[in-house]
Amino acid sequence: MPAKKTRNAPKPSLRRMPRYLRCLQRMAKERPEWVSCTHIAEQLDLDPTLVRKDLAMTGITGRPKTGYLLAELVEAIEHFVGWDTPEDAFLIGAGNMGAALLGFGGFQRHGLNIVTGFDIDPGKVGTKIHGKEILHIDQFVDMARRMHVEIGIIACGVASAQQVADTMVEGGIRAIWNFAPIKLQIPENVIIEYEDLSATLAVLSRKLASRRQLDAEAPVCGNDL
Amino acid sequence: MPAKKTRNAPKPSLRRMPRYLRCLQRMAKERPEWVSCTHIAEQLDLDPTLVRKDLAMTGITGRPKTGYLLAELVEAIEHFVGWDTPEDAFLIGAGNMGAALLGFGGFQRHGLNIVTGFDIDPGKVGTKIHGKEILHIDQFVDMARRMHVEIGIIACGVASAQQVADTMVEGGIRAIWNFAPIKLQIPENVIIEYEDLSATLAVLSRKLASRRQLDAEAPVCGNDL
DNA sequence: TAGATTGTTAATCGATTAACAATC
DNA sequence: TAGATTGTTAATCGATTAACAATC
Repeated sequence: MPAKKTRNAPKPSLRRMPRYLRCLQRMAKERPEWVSCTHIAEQLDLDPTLVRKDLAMTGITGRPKTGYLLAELVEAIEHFVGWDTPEDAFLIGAGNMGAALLGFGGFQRHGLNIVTGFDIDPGKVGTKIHGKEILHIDQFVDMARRMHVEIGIIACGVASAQQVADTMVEGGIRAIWNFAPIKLQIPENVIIEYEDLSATLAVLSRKLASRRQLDAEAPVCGNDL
Repeated sequence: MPAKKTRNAPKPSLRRMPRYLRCLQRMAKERPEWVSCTHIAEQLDLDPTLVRKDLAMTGITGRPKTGYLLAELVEAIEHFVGWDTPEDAFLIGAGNMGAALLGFGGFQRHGLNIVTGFDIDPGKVGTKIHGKEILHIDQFVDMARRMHVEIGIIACGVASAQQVADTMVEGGIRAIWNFAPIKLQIPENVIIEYEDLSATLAVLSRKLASRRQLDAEAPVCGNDL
């Protein structure tokens, strides 16, 4: 079979995939056989054409008038984002965020299985957090190599993040999910994605600030509930 | 003084502001008086013109050849995103993520002070998490109104998120930071920003999947370190 | 058949990058 | 002065939206 040319999908499209998936899984409870992207778009408040294009990237084809076969669509999206084959991951940094990630069961449904946490704090090493063992960072490289773990999650502080990243690269990690708010230097064959909570907070607080400014300028004229 | 027309900055620009701030604060340790956006751009791997435009939004003006006064720049950005005046926030849902957010001290530096957590679980209500009291949700509306808290953080599960959002709106919350991966119905005068971890995960795992596909097609020819 | 929906091509929109004059 | 840098205008790029033919 000829290899599909489904490479480098736009990032915004990729980021919407989980939303489609959740929407479809909720719909699935009512057991409809077919779904239209018009319907999906309504639920998620998106443009139908946008949804259609996104779905097309997964390689699925629909049927005019009826839409897409729901089960098939779910499968197509899951395969597209690589969530159909469960994947092991190691996490470094068992602080607040690290513990939350270790305990969050939902990643299982996203093909991600955080197997073990690593830390340097003697108070944490050897304990279990949410049922997951916490090992010393010194064991990381060896274990990652032996178990062929390819996904690493950085949940430590800014100060040690670069060093942790280096350790991950040394251990053969190929994709890093970085929660430390700092730009990391890594070889170009390693994939990295940043999760920056403060970015969202900046958007939120700026919006609130300018909303207030507007309110102050234009005096209130009616319906505060 | 005439009101600045600094309204509705593009979201990508807003999301970069915290990065500028962190970069500048790190630079500040070496105590340079002036910084150029060329230098900032280098550090963050961005286009200098992009940085210049972003900074211009904050209302600051630089000086050719020298750049910007570092202290002034930090202040301008902090003011722009509304992080110069500390703001109280309430959090609902003291599970894994909620606890992590309650414990994360870093928000203080971002003008956010999560005062109290709320939950419905009798096992949590009345306890403290990271020094923050956990109250019953029934107290939310009353307390939010009395304390004039305007920022709410949703850290509960998908199942109760809409109800929690309704409670927040009733309590007079004006800006919601939502960690539950579901589209919420709220009045248009309430600001909402979504934090969707699975979106980033989708990007990461898709990239990894297609990287692997490439590797499989093109046989390895050299330097695996 | 009529109508809803897909798939695709064209137009629009917004953000990033390039070009360049002004300036310290 | 020469050179680095700002501020601004124009060009490019990428993503979203609109238009429309094909189809079940």
